[in-house]
Amino acid sequence: MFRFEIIKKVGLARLTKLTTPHGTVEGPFFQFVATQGAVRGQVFAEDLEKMGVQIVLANTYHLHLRPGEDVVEAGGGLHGFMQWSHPVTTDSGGYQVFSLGKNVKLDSDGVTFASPIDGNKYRLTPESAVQIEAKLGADIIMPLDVCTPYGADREKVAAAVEQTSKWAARCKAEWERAGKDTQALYGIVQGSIYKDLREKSAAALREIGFFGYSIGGEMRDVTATSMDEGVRMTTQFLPEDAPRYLMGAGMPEDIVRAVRAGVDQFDCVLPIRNARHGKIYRNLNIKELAACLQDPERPVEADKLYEVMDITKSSFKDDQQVFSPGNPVITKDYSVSYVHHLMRCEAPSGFRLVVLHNIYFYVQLMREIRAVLDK
RNA sequence: CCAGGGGUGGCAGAGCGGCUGAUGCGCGGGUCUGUAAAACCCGUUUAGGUUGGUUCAACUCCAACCCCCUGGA
Repeated sequence: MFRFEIIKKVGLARLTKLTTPHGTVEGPFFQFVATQGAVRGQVFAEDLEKMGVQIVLANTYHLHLRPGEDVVEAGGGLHGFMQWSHPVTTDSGGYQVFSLGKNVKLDSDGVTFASPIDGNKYRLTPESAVQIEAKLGADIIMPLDVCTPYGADREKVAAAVEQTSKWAARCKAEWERAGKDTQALYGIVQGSIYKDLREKSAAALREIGFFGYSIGGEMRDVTATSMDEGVRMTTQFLPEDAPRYLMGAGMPEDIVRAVRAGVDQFDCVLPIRNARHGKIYRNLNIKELAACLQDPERPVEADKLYEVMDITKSSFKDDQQVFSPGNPVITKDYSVSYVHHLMRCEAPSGFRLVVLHNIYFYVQLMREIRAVLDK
């Protein structure tokens, strides 16, 4: 039910096509984050569909806490629950082990969380994570892993790699037991900035065998040297014919750098969070984008590639003024007013429109990247 | 015109006879990368209707005036 094809290669970059039970995804692609089954900011599945979003990412840990995988399953799995007929990925909760920090206890068998919602204890093991993910019913599922914080010393990273490898094997075994050919399981490479540990981690995962491979770790680890280099540190040890997923990478310049280093798949909360926090992306420079993709040596400079505009809450006092088609602030390029028109929505409320704007910017960014690679 | 209530930063709104007069909003700046985030951090420069009086000391007490709100004629 799954197939991964490389349509074309441009240097290390790949134009790809991923077939899933819920349709195909053209890569390189970006997964918008819908942690609890919805993109924050009053964005509906219908909005995503209209804008050409191909795939979204939900979170096992969060859905397990609320509303619970049984509820989601009863609602027809994530696809039914979200009213979304296209592909979905679920992250395992591995990242929460890292980001929830002090509320988490890690042992060799799994992790125990104190829920930030009510303080109740929840336990996640490699097996239970996969079981929950089976019920959630996403197309692509991630194994439970151990993500290290930025600057972690070698010893800690080595331990995380070790743990991640063991858990990966257990996830794979559980996935086989479930016998679900409607879900593709990935492996997650850890190792931070230590090349030999990345190699070791990748080798262990290849040994187990996964449909796709992710580059995990805190983003600042990956960018510690440079994005291109940081990504290649891992991709060089990954199989050619499997999807490569850089987890959590999201600045447009990061995406461009990673694509030309051979990454096919991304996700990030940034476009959506930044929209809610008043940062809008616009004026994508397609010529610069093409130049960067065609010349891997060319430095990718954010301010040459696109523009970031700040929007304060006061801008929303008079939506008419900010979002009127005549306002030069938003009519250039992939404008809010364009999205407004696209969505045919009446009075925009709060940050919804800004979120839609940024989503659309990313949709266009990925489309342009594919278009350049296809040329 | 009569009776009662009130005038505090850009706005809303506490408290107090002396110490940096809260707090919220707004505004400005910053942070954000597999979402504990429509969040968080920093800043916002001579803010007490007016004029007098009491007092060592008044935004706080008193008087007059100006203005606003409510009720009445």
